[in-house]
Amino acid sequence: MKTFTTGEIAKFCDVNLRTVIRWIDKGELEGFKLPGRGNNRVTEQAFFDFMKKHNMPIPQELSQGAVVNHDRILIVDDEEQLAKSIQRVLRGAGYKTSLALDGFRAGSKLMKEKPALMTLDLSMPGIDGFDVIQFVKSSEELSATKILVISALDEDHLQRAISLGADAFLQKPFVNSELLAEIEKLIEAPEEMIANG
Amino acid sequence: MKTFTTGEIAKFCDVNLRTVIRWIDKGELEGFKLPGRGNNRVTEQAFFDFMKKHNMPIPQELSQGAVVNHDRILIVDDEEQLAKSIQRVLRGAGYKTSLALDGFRAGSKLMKEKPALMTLDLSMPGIDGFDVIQFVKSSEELSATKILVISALDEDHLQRAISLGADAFLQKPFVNSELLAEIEKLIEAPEEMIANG
DNA sequence: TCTTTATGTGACATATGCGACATTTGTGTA
DNA sequence: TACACAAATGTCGCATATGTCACATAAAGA
Repeated sequence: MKTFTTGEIAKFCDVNLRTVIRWIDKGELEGFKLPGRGNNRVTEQAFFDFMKKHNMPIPQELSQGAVVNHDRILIVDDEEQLAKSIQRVLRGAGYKTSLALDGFRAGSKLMKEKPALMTLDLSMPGIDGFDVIQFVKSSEELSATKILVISALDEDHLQRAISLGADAFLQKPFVNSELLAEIEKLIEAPEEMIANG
Repeated sequence: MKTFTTGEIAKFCDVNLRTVIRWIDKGELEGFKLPGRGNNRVTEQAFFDFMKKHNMPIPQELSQGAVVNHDRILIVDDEEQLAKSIQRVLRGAGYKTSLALDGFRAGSKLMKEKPALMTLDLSMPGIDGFDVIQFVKSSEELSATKILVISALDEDHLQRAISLGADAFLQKPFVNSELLAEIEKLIEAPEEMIANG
């Protein structure tokens, strides 16, 4: 069961650590003490109850772990023409999209935009696609991001990508309908598309 | 999550604290109460909404949201040994540090940790250092990040880095005291170091 | 094991909430 | 302009919640 330290709660509530300890001591916030010097722990449930009781806003990072923008897709590919082509298709389907033509931008946009899905070219200069997969899937805040590998490499490589955590792959060359089909298998379609049937 | 006390809002709005409390009590300004005696907190978002609704001028120190962790430094270099060496020096000086050995991690850590300063090797495989400088300096949320270029390239290249927005450079090879001196020129030293003189 | 970070605690400083009342501001009227 | 009146805001004092600091030590990393 997930528990919080006084320091964590202090950050979430934007309050001094000392204050959190006082809340616990006075019984306003339910917690328990570790044997050592009596360090406090608060269960997730107790913390939620506490926040609810005081109408405090619940921080995103707590609501359900890795939060993701459900209709945003990041396209990671160093071939600009191909990337833009993918972007046109996805935008046409109602998704919000961003491009990253190099590893640096891929990393920063991924962390900034928290897309629901990223398309990933395995063979980009200076960036190891397999490494990216492992990084994303082992990162707490990014692990919910779906990864669609797009590559001209042979199926052995693609299977390896899957075994490392990629959610699906598409072998080049591919047609647009395949791309959309794979993506819709991984994430729900944007709202406007649902509305239109 | 950043929140404001009644006192802070009172200062921003140039109004008495008592008045802010009344606004909250009447529901004009959305806030929540801490357990103790019911001290009020207002989220940044709620405060912005309030100010917008009443056409109030937004204080500068709030409007430019380029917030930075003032004692955190990101070391971007693909030579692991050199990077770790830099890390030892900076940790010894009291800074919190992170390493990024490739462009992807550099981008993601930069966006995640918002360091006050990054050291940047211009010559990394698959990542154009000059491009990184331009990206960071033109990015709204990263523009406050200081960039210290560390490179073995000649001074012409380093001057070009400066002209693109880098804040300082250090030509390899360098000694630790130079490194620290440059960094302390760019950001204020960690608190513990200030305390020690 | 060793080092670094986080936590608990007491003593003290500061900020906040609140009641009661004074003052200002806005509005309408003559 | 002058005046009355209501509503909003400011001021003051007190009790107390919250913040700050220094230090010892547990907990976490390496």
